[in-house]
Amino acid sequence: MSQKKEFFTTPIYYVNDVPHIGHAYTSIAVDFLARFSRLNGNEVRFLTGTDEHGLKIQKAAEIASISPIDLCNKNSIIFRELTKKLNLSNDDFIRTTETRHKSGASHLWKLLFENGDIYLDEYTGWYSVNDETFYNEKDLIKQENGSFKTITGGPVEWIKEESYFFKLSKYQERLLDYYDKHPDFILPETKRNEVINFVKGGLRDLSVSRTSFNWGISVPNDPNHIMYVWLDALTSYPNSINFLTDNQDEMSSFWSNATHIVGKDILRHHAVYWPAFLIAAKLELPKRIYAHGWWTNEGNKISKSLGNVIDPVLIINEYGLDQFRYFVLREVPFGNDGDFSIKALKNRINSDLANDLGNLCQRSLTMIEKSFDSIIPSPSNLTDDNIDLIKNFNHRLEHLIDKISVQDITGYIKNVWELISLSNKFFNDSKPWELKKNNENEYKNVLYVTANLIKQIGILINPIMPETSEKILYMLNINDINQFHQINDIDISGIKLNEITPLFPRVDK
RNA sequence: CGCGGGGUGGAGCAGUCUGGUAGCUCGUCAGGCUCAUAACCUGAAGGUCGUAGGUUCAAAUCCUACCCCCGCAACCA
Repeated sequence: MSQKKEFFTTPIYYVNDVPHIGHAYTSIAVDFLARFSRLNGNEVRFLTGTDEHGLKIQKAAEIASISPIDLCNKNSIIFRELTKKLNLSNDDFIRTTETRHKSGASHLWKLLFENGDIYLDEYTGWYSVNDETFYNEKDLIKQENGSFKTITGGPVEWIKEESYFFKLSKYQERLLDYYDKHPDFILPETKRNEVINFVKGGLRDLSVSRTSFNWGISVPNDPNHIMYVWLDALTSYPNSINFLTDNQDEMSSFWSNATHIVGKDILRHHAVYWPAFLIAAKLELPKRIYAHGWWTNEGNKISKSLGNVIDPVLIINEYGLDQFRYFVLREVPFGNDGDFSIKALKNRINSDLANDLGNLCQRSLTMIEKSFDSIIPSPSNLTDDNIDLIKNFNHRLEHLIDKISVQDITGYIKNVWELISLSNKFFNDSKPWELKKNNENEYKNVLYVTANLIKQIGILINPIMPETSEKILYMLNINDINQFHQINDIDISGIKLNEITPLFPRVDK
């Protein structure tokens, strides 16, 4: 196994939100990647955290009559609890209000400033006092007298605000060149094309500071300004591994192999602004930006105003964590949009988990329990086909590694379910219930081979459903598996099984 | 003429780049089996691949026009 360092990140979640399925989805996907990478023998760091600055927080705190930091403390904990609820294996949880983060963000600002890529100017544009929002002219409605109003009818005024700007336009060609030379930098491919088209359309310099509120990180040497939230937030990734500093350490080397998983809504910030900042600062870029899709709820767009936000905690409490993890990773090809429905969830639980996986374990392992006092029988005179069936694991694993090298999580799961299906078929076609009566030797072989396949399945599903994985390996009485390849070394013949319990109860339709 | 994604058997999708017998999962129906969580295995029915033209020996796949659905439209995470 090639031991390498890999760094995986979820976006840092804005604490003004309550956790919804989108947060859970991204986190579960990144947890999958991190767990897979560890099992593959790599040294892994997995980061998540909370984004805590900005006008929204400041205002929310004012309304609640508490200080912004108190509000952040309170809400950040909710996201931290979610990591436990989802059984995430994150190594770090960063908050943008932490000192280590602020100093890293300031460090990047200074690099950009010293390189001459940040300059002071005025931001001008249409501003709605009612909405406290800037508008583009094309988003406004022109009235008969020539003035503009917002869609909601509110007045807008042409305002000027002093602001620092980042010379984003200067990096247009360099970005395109980078995308060209690193075709895997942005995935999936359709998203990559969108980004390239966007950049080709021309980039304007980016306003990267504000003076109209103060809940944020002060601009170095100009305390009247605070940093644009994205410039602030994005640095949380390298800050977690002490990369944005003059005193890098061992951990900082994780940066060369960083994978950012993001929702498609924030792809632009990660695939355009972020690499531009890093190029300007003459720093190394992350290896991969992968954008996944959005969920709808029973076919409808999810929005707060519709009141159909999905609380992952409620789903997990009702249907189980691993069931939920499996569903979100399996139901929709990673990268695509998808629909969340209770019907589909129940379907997956019953057919994929209970019928295919759960029943496979139950039907075969209970046979070992009843016929051999729970001792996995030793094989004798195994056919070549049977040996191949077991040994195919290595080949399969290689294939799976390829899939995950491009974050094809759904492809991984489908492949593992092919193995489950194959195992059910093998068991079925071998008819051990008949062999039991007339061919003790072959009977033992079939149970031995099946148990071996279950052993493989048990480890392969670990990134998807860590608890179920442990449960299966516990039933097989296998301990201390940290890496995929170790599974080959374990001879299970003669092992005494622990108690067999159903993995997934069927749910009512 | 704003940009992008999509329209494939009852449902959800793959296949379209690199034309050549239309595939998967679920559902339905029939059969097998009875070890098992009424699960498992096998087979069948069901699609003129949004519409209309065109290119080609051959098009879901390439070209043109049109219709419909869904996102996004930049400093709001």
